[in-house]
This record gives sequence, structure tokens and C-alpha cells, in this order.
Amino acid sequence: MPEKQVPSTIKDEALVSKRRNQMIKGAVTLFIEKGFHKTTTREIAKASGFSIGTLYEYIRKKEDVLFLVCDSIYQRVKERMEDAIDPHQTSVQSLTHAIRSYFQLMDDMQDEVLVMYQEVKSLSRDAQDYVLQKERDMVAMLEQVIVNSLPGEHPEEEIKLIANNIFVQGQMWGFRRWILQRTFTIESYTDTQIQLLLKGLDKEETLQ
Amino acid sequence: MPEKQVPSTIKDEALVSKRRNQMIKGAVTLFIEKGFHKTTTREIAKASGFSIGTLYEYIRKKEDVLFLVCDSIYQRVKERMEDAIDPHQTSVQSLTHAIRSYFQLMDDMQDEVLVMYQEVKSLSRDAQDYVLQKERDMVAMLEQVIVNSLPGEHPEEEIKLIANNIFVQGQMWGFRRWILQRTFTIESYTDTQIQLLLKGLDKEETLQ
Amino acid sequence: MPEKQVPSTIKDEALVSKRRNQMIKGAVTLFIEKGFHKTTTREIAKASGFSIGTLYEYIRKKEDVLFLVCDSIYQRVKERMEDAIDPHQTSVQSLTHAIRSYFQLMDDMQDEVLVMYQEVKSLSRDAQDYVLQKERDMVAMLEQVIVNSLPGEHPEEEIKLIANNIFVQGQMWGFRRWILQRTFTIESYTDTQIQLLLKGLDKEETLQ
Amino acid sequence: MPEKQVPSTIKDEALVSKRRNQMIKGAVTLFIEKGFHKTTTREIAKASGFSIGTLYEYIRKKEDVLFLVCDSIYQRVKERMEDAIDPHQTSVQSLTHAIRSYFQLMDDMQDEVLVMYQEVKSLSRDAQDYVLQKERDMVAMLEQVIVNSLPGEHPEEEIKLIANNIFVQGQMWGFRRWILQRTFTIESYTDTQIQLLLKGLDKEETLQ
DNA sequence: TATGAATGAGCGTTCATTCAT
DNA sequence: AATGAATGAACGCTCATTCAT
Repeated sequence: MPEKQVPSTIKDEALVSKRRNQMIKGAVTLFIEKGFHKTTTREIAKASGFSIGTLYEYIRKKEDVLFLVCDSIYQRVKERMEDAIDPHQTSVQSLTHAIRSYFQLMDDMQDEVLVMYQEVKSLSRDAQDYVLQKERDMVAMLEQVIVNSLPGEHPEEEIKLIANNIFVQGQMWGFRRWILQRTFTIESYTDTQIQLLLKGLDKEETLQ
Repeated sequence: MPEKQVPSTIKDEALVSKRRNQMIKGAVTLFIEKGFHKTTTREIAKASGFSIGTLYEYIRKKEDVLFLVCDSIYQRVKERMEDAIDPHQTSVQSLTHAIRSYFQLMDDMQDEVLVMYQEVKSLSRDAQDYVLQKERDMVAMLEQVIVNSLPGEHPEEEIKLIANNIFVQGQMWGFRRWILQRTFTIESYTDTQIQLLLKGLDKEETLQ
Repeated sequence: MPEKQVPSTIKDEALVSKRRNQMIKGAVTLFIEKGFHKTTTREIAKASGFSIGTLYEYIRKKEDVLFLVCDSIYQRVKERMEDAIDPHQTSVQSLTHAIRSYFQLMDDMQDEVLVMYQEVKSLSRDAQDYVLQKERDMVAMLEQVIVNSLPGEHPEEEIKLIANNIFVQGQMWGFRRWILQRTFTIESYTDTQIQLLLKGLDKEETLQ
Repeated sequence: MPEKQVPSTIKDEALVSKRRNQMIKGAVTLFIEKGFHKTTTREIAKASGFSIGTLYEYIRKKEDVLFLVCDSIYQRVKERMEDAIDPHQTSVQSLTHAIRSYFQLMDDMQDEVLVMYQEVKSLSRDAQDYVLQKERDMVAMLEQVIVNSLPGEHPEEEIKLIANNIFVQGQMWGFRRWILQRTFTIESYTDTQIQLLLKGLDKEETLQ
């Protein structure tokens, strides 16, 4: 898919994939450290293990690197979410399990998520739409789990809002870390959020 | 206070205030449009209505403009929050009123808040701390209202988390606008969030 | 004389004199510290005790300040040389006395002389000529003393060269201070130079 | 050695050398004409035959150009002095030969030496020390020749002073050219200085 | 396919100078 | 006579991008 969006002059697709993975790995660290704008293409090339000339054989513009990075982050998030969620399960446990998995994931990928939050606006309109769609897909996955897990009638809007709340609360753990991680561990944070949510849904649950 | 942090070569303090307001007004629009990094100092000067030379009589570095913008946003938010919150009131209504006011405010200042979210990381460490503190102050205000308004015992952690949730949900209205504002108006968004919150707190309330 | 070369918009000549003395005093310190080019007009104004606007009432261009400074340095040097030299005396002592006075003067005004050496080239052609003339006058004074003091025939060229050597050796004490002042004090430096000179002139003298 | 002090982003060392020579050649002319401060980096680039971007591939800061120029001047001076001086010769002729060579050199490199005199102070402390050391080395070479050439006892201080005098008299030919070159040719200047020196040292010598 | 030297538009910033008050 | 806010040309420097090898 990213190959569709970011053309390369190199024909060998396996090589393109390999080089781009090097690039993403190198770039993500730099973007976390100093942000997209303050990272130079030379630094990216160096961190990727090849020359500036080679870098430009695999991308057209610096922005492409950012796109590749964002895309790869969402890819990884999506894969792990799909592993964690079983769409056929209908118990409340399946919801709490999904939340736990997602929050844990957000804890693991704090830095990456923070980068995405701060840098997507540097993408072109098209690329932003592409990334936004991935986000929508993820929220839709959460909506699905909620619908499956909650007995009783719930207006669609409420479902949507809960999904969005969960989604943002996961991210918030990372980008408000300076405030939250003084008071909570990822476990206590997860527990308390689930508790608040389920109280609101008139559910009892034995935590854990 | 910002005068303490951002020195100017101009002596007339009233003039400094006036020019800086011009600057903030001009810069915010540009930052919203194209981000801090892609906005040039010349553009800021032009949008502010004076020359590049004059701009630099009122700041030392480009970053100072960003700081002034962030500071002014928080200033305005804080002022409006203080107007909206009565610390002596103890009813649930005072909480819902605070939330309504805050969400309305976030609706009014969507663009500004978005800018802050995406650009604070471009500030120096010191300036970031300064801004972070303002944020902490605001969350503390929300905590206070929650403590005052909720009968019954609530662990401190729970209070903290609810305050953070409300704070982020307000901002989320702005920075997830492309998703949320398809489904909600600011009113329906506010109502649904309050409903979810109060359900969780085992309170009944006639909305509005 | 400098009033001829550096016009002022102010009529009151006494005031012009006073202000310019303030200026020279302030500027010389700055030039010694950081050089002419790295000193700003604002700094000069501040060090002079008045505003940038006032500064420009007494000069036309920044370069004028440098001229005034150079002129004042030469003025002071010339005055002290004239005090030290008696054109009617004809003994060898009168030569050694002149050298001693001049070297002492160069020791006192090391910094000023260094500044002049490094910055005259920043003056306009005209101003450089004016300063150069002052230098020629000084060398001529030394020539006069030499002619008066030395018995026997000496070709004019030799006199000229000796005068130039003395002149430069005086300055060298200041601008080669890092090397010379490790080995010599101003007194030992003076003694040794005089000794070398007089040996060459087949003269005996009881040093001081 | 200068490669140690002035890093370049270009890897090909031969190319670095070539480009830097272009740079030095271009810059020296400009510095002579208008001084270091009034010469712009774009002018240097143009005079060197490449673009401003390329210039900065071979230096880090404008000051580096000045350092390279100073370094190259001293390098050339040193090389020619080493050719001219035979440390095993012990006759007076070896001293006069050294002086003649050195003065001739100073005549050839008048402009360069003038530039150095006026601009070293614009170098950083470190670079100034480096250049000063080269100067000390040169003076030491002269001291050596003097010690070797002069029979009889001479206090160390006297040797040092003579070496310094010769050193500065060489430079003086260039930086006081407007005065000296009216009266002398380089040959007559050299002869007269040698004559004065040897008289002082109670030596007879057939000039030439 | 890989390299890295070359380019130059464009940036942030400074500061001599002016002029209305 | 004195002030200082305003100006903008010009500076040093960076870095994304290209292209000959």
C-alpha cells in the first residue's frame, strides 16, 4: 500500500521494502528525539545506514519519510489490535480485554504515538486523509467490540463517543505522560479507567 | 508575566503590550494555517502589520512568538474558566455548568488549542515547563469543582482521572473535529459526555 | 580640526565638544574590548551616556566615531611627545630621553594604539590620509631629535630609517605584548633597545 | 594540520585541499581589498569559483576562511624561511642571507602580511593562539641564526630583542609601505637595516 | 544500484540609520 | 536639543534536492 503512495526509482520491490524499513527505523528515533522539522535528510540517511543519494532513490521528498513512518506506526498498532480483539466474543470481558490490550500497546508505543500526534499536520492533505482513515478504522474496531459486548440498547452516538473516549484515553496516557505518570502506573491507569467506564454502563465486573 | 520571560528592547510597556497583541493575533492565524515551522518571521511581521525589524524589537527569537501565543491562549482559557466556576457552589449543577462552559470554550478556541497541541514541543524546555504548569493549574481547577460537587467518598486518584478525562475530552472536540463533528454538535457532544460521566457517578440529573 | 571633518547638526560648539568627549571615552573602551565592527552604535550611545538619536546628532556615520577616536589618540600622543621633546637640546641624552618618554607613552596607551593599528583600515580614504599625516608628523619629530642629537655625518636615509625603527619599536611593545612582555619589563625593553641603538651609533652612554 | 582545525563535510581529502586553495586565493584578494568584515561569504564563494552552498561544505563558519588564509600565509613564509636558512652555517653571512631572504619574502607577501596584521584579532581565541605559535616559531628560527652567527657573548635577552626587531622590521616594510616605499627600495631598505644592525654588533661586513 | 559533491532559494537575525515627537 | 520606535537591506548559514559518476 505505501508503495502505491510513495514511488521509488528502484525496481526490485524486495529491496525497496528492506531499505524503507531501515529508513523507518532510523527516522522514528530521530523524529522522537528532535521532531520532523529539525531532523535533516542527511541525518535520516545516516541513521538508515546509507547515503543521501540512496535515500532519494527510495523517496521523492522528505515528507515521504514522515508518511512512511506514520503508516508503519498505524500498521503496527492495527496488527496488534487485530490480534487482541476477537470479533465473535460478546462478553464484557472481551471489551475490558480489548481496552487492556490497547492501553498496553499505547504504553509500549508512547513515543511513536506522540510523534504522530505532533507531526501529521506536516503531511500533505492526501497523506493526512490516508492516515485519518486508518484512525477511523481503529475507532470502528473499538465500536464493534463495544456493540458486541454491551447488552441492552445503546444509541449509536453513545457507542461512537465511548469508542472515541477510549481511543483518546489510550493516547492521552502517552502525550500527557508528564502529568499522568506521576500518579498512575499503566496498570492502575487502566483499572481506574475501566472502572469509571463500567460504572457508567451499569455493569459490574471483577477487575482482572 | 510574559514580559518577564520575553524581553523587549522597547521601553514603553503599553506599546509593548499593544504590539504583542498585534503579533499574537497575526501569528495565530498563520500557525493554524501552516504550522510554526513553515511560518516565516517575515510573514509574522507582515500579518502583525509591521516590518521585520520592528518584530525583532519586541522579541528575541522566533520561538518567543510561539511562547507568546501559547501564553495568551492559556491566559484566555484561564480567565474564562475562572468566570465560569464558582468555588463555593457544591451542587452537581456546578460541575455540569463548569463542563459546559469549558467545552463551549474549547469549541470557540478550537484552532488555538490545536496549534498549542501541535507546537508546544517546539518551545524550549523552560517555556514548555511554564506552559505545562498552566495546564496543571487548569486541571487542578477542574479537580476542585469535582471534589466540591460530588457527594460521597471518592479516591483521590479517581478525581484526578476524571479531571484529566474532562480536560482532554474538551480538547478532543477540537483536535478530532474531522471525526467528531460529523456526528455531534458541540451541544450534543457536551450532553452525551455529561450523561456518560454522571451515569458513572450514580447521579441523576435533568440535563440542562 | 575634527569639527571640520565630522559635521554635527548641533550649533553650540562647546556642547559638541563635550558630547564628543563622552563618545570617545565610551567608544574607545568598546573598541578595545571587541573591535570596531563588533561594536554597535547602540552600545556606543549607551556607553556615552545618551540615546542613539542623540548620538546621530553629533556624527553622520558610525565611521565618524572611529575617526574621532583615532584623532583623539594621536592628539594625546602628540601632546605628550611635544612635552617630552626639547628641539633646542642637542645632546645624546635628549635622544634617549625622547625614546624613554615615547616608549613609556606606548606602554600607557597600549590598548589605544592596538585599536588604531587594527581599525584604521576601516576609515575612508580621506580619513586614513589625515591619520597617516599625523603619523608622519610624529616620525618627523623623531627625525628632528635624532639629527640634533647625533654628531657626525649621517645620510638622511639612515636618519629616516632609525626614526621609523624607533617609532615601530614603540608600537611593537604594545602589539607584540604577548611575546615581548614575557621577557621584558617596559624598563628593560627600553634599556636594551637604547643600548642596541647606541652601540650602532658608536656612542657610549651611561644608561640612565 | 588545518584539516584538524577546520572540519569539512567532504570526504575526498584531495578535493578538500583543492577547493580550499581556491578559497584562500579568492579570499585573500577580497580581504586585502575590503577587509574581513566587509567581505561577504557570497563574495568569497564567487571569488573562489563556487556557490555559497559549496563554500559551506568546506568550512563551518566564515571565520574559518580567515583562519585558513592566515594558516596558509604562515605556511608559505615558514617554508621559504626554511629553504633560506642553513642551521649549520655559522658565519655572519648566514645571518645577512637570512635577513635578505626574509625581507624579500615580506616584500613579495606584503598584502597577505598586512591582512594578517589587521585581521587576526577576528579569529577565535584558539585560532589566535595557533597563529601566535607559528609566529613564535619563526622568531625562534631567527634567534637560532643569530646565536649561530654571532661570535662573542650576547645575553639571551639581547638575542631575543634583535630577533624581534628583525621580524617586525620585515613586516614593517609592508604595513608602513606608504611611508617607507617613498624613500627606499626593498634593496636599499634591506642594506640600510643590515648596516645599522651590524654596526651595533661591532662587525664589519662587505655589504652584498 | 549507490554515491556524495554541488546547488541556491530561503531562512532567522542584526543593526546602521531616520524621523516624528 | 533629545529621544527611541521604526525600518529594511543585507548578512551568515542551512538543507532539501539533483545529477554526474
